Amino acid sequence: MKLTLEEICEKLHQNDYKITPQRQIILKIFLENAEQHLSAEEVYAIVRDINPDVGLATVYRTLDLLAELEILQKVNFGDGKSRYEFSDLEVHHHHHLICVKCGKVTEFDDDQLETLEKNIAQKSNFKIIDHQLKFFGYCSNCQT
Amino acid sequence: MKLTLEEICEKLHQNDYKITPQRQIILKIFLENAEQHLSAEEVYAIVRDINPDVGLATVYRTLDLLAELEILQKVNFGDGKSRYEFSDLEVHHHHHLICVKCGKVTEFDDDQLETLEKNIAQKSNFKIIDHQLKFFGYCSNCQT
DNA sequence: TTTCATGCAAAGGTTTTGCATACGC
DNA sequence: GCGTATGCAAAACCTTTGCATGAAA
Repeated sequence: MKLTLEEICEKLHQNDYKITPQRQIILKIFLENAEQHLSAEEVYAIVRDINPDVGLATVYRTLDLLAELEILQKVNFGDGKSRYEFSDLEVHHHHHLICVKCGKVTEFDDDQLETLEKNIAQKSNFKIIDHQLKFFGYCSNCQT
Repeated sequence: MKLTLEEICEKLHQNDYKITPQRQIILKIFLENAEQHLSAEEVYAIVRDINPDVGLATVYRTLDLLAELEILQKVNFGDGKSRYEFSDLEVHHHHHLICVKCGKVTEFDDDQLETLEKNIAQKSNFKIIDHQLKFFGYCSNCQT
């Protein structure tokens, strides 16, 4: 299920954060690019097309805030910058295929990790709250 | 199975890289700290205890080289710096439990991902060469 | 009106690079 | 001796922070 802009604003409200135009712009960007993994700089570029007065620091602060509230999820694909994606709570079991040649990132869903997760929690006395699974390899275009 | 210093030097040799004292020092550090996930800065600190004349850039270049040759593996735990660990080829199925409170990283082994990996390769036409699995949660000390 | 958010510029931290020198082979 | 590796310092990045101003509630 996808959260709407209204529901997210509600969540901000509940946590005593203000609904500023800047925050709304950034939220809309993620709502409209749900399948992407945007970096701060990329978000900044899109933001500036909408309102050139927004500062980069605000983008960083907003991304931090949204990740804190678990609206976005911070991910790292090893390209030196953090990336953010919509944290679709129901599709928690969504992972990444990263092409080591062209860098393309595609996604796949799977819930097979459930049992593994329970196993580990039991064996190691670790209380697991999240997981990340990444596969590295060659995408269909780069296999030649 | 663990690679020995000799076997690694052999691999360097095969790829026309020179065996320098700096490279040997760094290799020894990883051989003697196989269970750790050292950052460049941490490696640098240990290197300087052995030979204070080694430069930080050399550490970075050597880590890059060793990762390129798949002797080390570059990993990222979200603390802003890259970390490196010995890439134990036979224990490819070794993953990380990261405590979100104290930051402690522990490891576990598992090969259940095999079948999942095959599944994905088939479904998505992706040729998988590696994977990374991370679990985030609370370690036994931080569960109170 | 009060408090939090923003913009700007500066600083911080990690990693990379240019270049002259030194060293492995 | 040839060509790569190194050390140093500077630069290149990405990200965070201080502070005065501006705007949300």
